[in-house]
Amino acid sequence: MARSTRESIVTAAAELMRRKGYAGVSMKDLAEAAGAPIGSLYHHFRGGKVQIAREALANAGLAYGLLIPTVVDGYTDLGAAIDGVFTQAAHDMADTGFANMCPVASVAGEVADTVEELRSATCDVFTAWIDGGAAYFASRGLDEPLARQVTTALIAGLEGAFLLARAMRDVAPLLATGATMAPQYRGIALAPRTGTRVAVDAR
Amino acid sequence: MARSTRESIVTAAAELMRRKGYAGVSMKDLAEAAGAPIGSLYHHFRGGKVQIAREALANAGLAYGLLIPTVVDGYTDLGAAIDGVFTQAAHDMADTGFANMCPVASVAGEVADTVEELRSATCDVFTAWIDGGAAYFASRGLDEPLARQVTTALIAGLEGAFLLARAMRDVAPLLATGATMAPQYRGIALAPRTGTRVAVDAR
DNA sequence: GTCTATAACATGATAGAC
DNA sequence: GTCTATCATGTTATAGAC
Repeated sequence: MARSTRESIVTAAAELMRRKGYAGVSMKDLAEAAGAPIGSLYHHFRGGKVQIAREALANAGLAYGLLIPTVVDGYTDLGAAIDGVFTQAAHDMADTGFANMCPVASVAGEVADTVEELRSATCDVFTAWIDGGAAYFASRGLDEPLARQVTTALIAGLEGAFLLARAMRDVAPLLATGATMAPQYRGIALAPRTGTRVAVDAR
Repeated sequence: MARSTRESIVTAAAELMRRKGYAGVSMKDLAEAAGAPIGSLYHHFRGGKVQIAREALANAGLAYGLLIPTVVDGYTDLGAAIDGVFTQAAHDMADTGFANMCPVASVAGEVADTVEELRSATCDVFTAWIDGGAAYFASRGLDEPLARQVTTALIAGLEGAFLLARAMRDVAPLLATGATMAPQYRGIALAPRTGTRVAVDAR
């Protein structure tokens, strides 16, 4: 999967930071997980640990940004789609032993007040998710303000519910959040999907 | 405020972990912030850093558990109350320079897969918040399943929106989440408050 | 209960041979 | 581009004087 050394470092960083946060991952951890010596890490990333984290976040942001549109593609009603997003998330999380969470959320809370360069990286990812989701819902016929509001709330609700679900090892928070957000939007139709989705790059 | 040394250690831990997470705070940081030498930390907490974090989380959990009921006390309609919770949170966050967040969320994502003793501490706090909030809403006339669902979703939505708001330095996620959750519950009356609220201890 | 000194090891980062 | 050795500092935790 990971061809170049550079790639495997970024991949390893995303995977480790997803589980242990930013401060909890050491350069030695990264080197071991990437199968490369420490020197290689600094050769490819002269900015050191912060730069590796930056690229891992941007990279993971791209992958996870397509998650909501991909699930919503299967629905023609907004309320059902919202329900579907949370139900799907609950299944994924239970299947993966409550570990399925992207590194962005794990790191965002930790660095928001401490490492400005990484706060802005998480900000860019969230912004790209919201812009991309809003554009997607608009392409399905919602007007822009609603599309943006629903996308923002969906992401916030998902991240918060993931946090509770992981801590409690229980999918109830995901189901409760979906059940609270979805019903209001039952009956709002989603137009057939048109065109090709474009990932919004966070970098 | 903090009388005993023990107390000031726990207080300092909560404040530091709120901003820097668990791994990002060192024993030296704690000693300096508490105004006590390292030796005192181990005298009062033989379990070391983990035990300090455990007590700080449980302690902060107690304080923040009353937040939702306190705000909701001012409302007689469930939809308006939910809106009020998020609007209030948005004001608080803007007033504090986007730093107002409890340590529980900051730490929860970091330790869920790494420090079982702290995962269970965050689990206990979330459980206490949900139990306490459900009991509160039930005392205001909602039937138990709805009370529990709304409380769970409210906490998940708040934590997720806080995360985005801090990273983006923008209250929009709080307002969008409130606007998405509240309307469905407009018209559901909250009965007058009866009796005294009891904090549910997380320990 | 307070505080200093220190053990034993991990940390991010660098230099430089290959 | 790969890898080893190493620096200076920081890490959790302990021992033991006061």
